[in-house]
Amino acid sequence: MANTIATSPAPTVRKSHAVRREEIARTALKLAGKRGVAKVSTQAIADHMGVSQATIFRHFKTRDDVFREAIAVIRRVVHAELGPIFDDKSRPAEVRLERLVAAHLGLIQDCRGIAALLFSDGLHAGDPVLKADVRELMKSYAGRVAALVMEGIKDGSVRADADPALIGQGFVTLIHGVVLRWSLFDYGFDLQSQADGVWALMRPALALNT
Amino acid sequence: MANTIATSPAPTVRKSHAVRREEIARTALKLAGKRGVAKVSTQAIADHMGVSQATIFRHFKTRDDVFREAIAVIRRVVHAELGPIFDDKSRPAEVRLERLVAAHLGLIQDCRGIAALLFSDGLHAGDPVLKADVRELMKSYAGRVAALVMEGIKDGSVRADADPALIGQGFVTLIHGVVLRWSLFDYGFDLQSQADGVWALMRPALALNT
DNA sequence: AATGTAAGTAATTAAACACTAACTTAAACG
DNA sequence: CGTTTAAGTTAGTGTTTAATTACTTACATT
Repeated sequence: MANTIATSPAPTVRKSHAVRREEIARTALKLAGKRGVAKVSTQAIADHMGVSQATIFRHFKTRDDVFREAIAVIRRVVHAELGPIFDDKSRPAEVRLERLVAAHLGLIQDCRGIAALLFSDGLHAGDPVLKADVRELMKSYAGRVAALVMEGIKDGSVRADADPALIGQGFVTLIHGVVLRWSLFDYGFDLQSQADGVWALMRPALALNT
Repeated sequence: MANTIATSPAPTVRKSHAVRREEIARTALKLAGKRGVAKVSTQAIADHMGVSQATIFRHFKTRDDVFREAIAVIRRVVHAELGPIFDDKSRPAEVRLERLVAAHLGLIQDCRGIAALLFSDGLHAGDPVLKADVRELMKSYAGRVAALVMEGIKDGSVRADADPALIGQGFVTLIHGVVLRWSLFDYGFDLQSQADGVWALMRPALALNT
């Protein structure tokens, strides 16, 4: 949370390029979660940070650039939060998969900007670089899930005839579908609690019995 | 500039209100599939129809109204195309469900505007009426799938402990997730052919054995 | 303490856009 | 054939917005 409480009258505290960039990207993401990407003007970002609109362009070449940085921020957060679950060798793969569903949904629930970005014209019909970045993120994520399924086959917690690539993709697909419904229903239900339903659909495709 | 390539001396054929409304909505949907909802200006719609921009406002009160009509068009198309599959009593419910996946994906593949609308700021953060309309459509659709699952339990093609409501919702969720990937990958793969993958994930949740 | 670098600002611009008013004319109907 | 209705047009208005320019000033380095 970047300085919601205004910092004194207006002491004109100067911050470094790197710090401001991240601050701007995070503010843009936060606002996107409230009003949608399209309504996040450079003026609105500036207002919420207590700086002038021109300052945004001191740190980013274009408005699109701001959202590219936002994707980079998301990538870092996803890696930091979900990475440990992927790599927790102390649990069987199937258990890690189940935990991953809940953790992933929880993460998106705490950052509505992710959902807003995912369902925006700016992503789907705007800057192609942004789109390629998101594709890359999705592919690498699905790949990690597939690797986890493969581990599960080896450790015996997942049936041997499961298709890792298909399940990796299905995992991401299902979660994005749930997030779409969550956004369409105005964030009106607890997203993380949908993990049970998602798992009820995933498990039969993995389970040895029952 | 309307009419860059002047079409004759401009015959000025007049059409009825109802016809024009549908024509405008369909043009908006088509353009949305190419450039995204946000970039579909009333001017762009007019240009593609060979009429003046003001004509749009003769038939619709606001721009948002155009997209509301577009949703109505989609609803009608979905009902006409998918309805017969729902109601085909000659086949067991499980078979109808499988066919539904392919038909649903095929329909969206033929109208990219549906995908564009589904992943637009205009829907998620814009006109609340539009959002409510889409919610209603989704809910009614998931309900019909749930009813079909119930039929399946009765006719013995679906396991008795399946949760109809959950599967109805999961069905829609999974399809929307696949469509999101399709849009993110620039419509770069055959959408309908993804039906197999979706069904591979759905079937274990329904199947009696295997 | 002087100085160069870069963070910050105010003011402006040019384009795009939804929407309106006032006028014109095609065509349906008696 | 004449009248009415409504589809269509031209020419705007006001607003919003990304981006630029020319200027100012905080602050790290020496």
